[in-house]
Amino acid sequence: MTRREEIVDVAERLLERGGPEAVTMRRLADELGIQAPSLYKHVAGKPEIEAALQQRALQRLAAALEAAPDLPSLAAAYRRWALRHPRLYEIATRLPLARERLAPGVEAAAAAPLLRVTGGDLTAARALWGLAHGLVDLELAGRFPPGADLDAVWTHAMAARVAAGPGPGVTG
Amino acid sequence: MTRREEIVDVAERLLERGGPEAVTMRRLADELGIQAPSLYKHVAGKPEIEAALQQRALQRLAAALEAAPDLPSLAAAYRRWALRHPRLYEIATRLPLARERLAPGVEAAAAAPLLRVTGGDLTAARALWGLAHGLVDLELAGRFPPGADLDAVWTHAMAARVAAGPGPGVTG
DNA sequence: CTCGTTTGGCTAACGCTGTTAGCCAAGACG
DNA sequence: CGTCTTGGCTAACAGCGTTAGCCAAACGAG
Repeated sequence: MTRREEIVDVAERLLERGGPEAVTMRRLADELGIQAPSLYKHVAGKPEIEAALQQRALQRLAAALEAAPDLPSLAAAYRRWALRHPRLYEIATRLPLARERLAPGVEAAAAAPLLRVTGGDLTAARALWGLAHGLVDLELAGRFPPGADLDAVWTHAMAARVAAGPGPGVTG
Repeated sequence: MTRREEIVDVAERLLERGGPEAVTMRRLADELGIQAPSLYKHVAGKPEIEAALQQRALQRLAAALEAAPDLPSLAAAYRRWALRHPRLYEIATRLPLARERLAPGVEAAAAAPLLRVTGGDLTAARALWGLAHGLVDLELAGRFPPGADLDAVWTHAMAARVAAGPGPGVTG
């Protein structure tokens, strides 16, 4: 394991434990038993670490969605993963996507499960993504009133999507 | 106009011009011709300023949605406002809602237009909100590939919602 | 074996952040 | 007239990301 990977590992631990503001260069260095400036021998700066975390989060999310056979179970898997890894989910979706730092194929791999349940319809997949992301994002931000029945909301929302079926762009 | 209102006004200007990281206590003070510590004579701290901005953003958003007669025009108004005021939208939805600092009625006023177009169905209104917010949030974060036809996505998504109709919770 | 280069640490420092403590002048008021 | 409140001020602190510059150990070539 390279020192760089080690750094990203520690960053992920710090992120999951203490949220984004717990990931500081000095704390990172502390955990590794070195001084903060030494991190720059392995990493260009904090944005690079964040991009690495973002890529890792996308891969984890994609893996969690891979096995879902249909739309309802995909929706459930999406929500479950996000609620279990709220910080990773946040960094995966809130940060502007650093496409130039992303390993090729990562974005596509994350999109694949969504595309699969919409039968390859890009437009429908994006709408579905927006729906799932919006519900999760609002829930994580504590925006729904306490006591709101979010299970019912998800059921309702996904029923609507099933009723709509694939959009006009489907070919296969 | 109290000094406090003046501070929030300046904060809003700074936010819209330079994004969240442009809103610093020292810049705020500079714009007002005073020193940063003097701000604390009028305001408890930065979180209070952010909460005030959040409240203001919610009120603006609510006002922008008020006139929409039906679901499609509501969706269009929602997206239009968010794209025109991305920083305000961000602070309105990304920050955990500081309910204890919020003037009573603000949250309800923001929710009202959504509830109206779902015929009072809370579950449907929340699903609709999740959908609209998710699409806007992903678009603002630059998460859709460049060139994605987002108009089509919105049309598709809203058609699905119309097809679903009001959920089981509607009474009047 | 030895010399030069690269690797990966270090300390000191800069400019920025939010925030606190403490001082002081002007205005309000009994 | 004296006292209290209001709203400024300066100095300072801890923490942030980051840069510059130094240095010892490891490595590779002749």
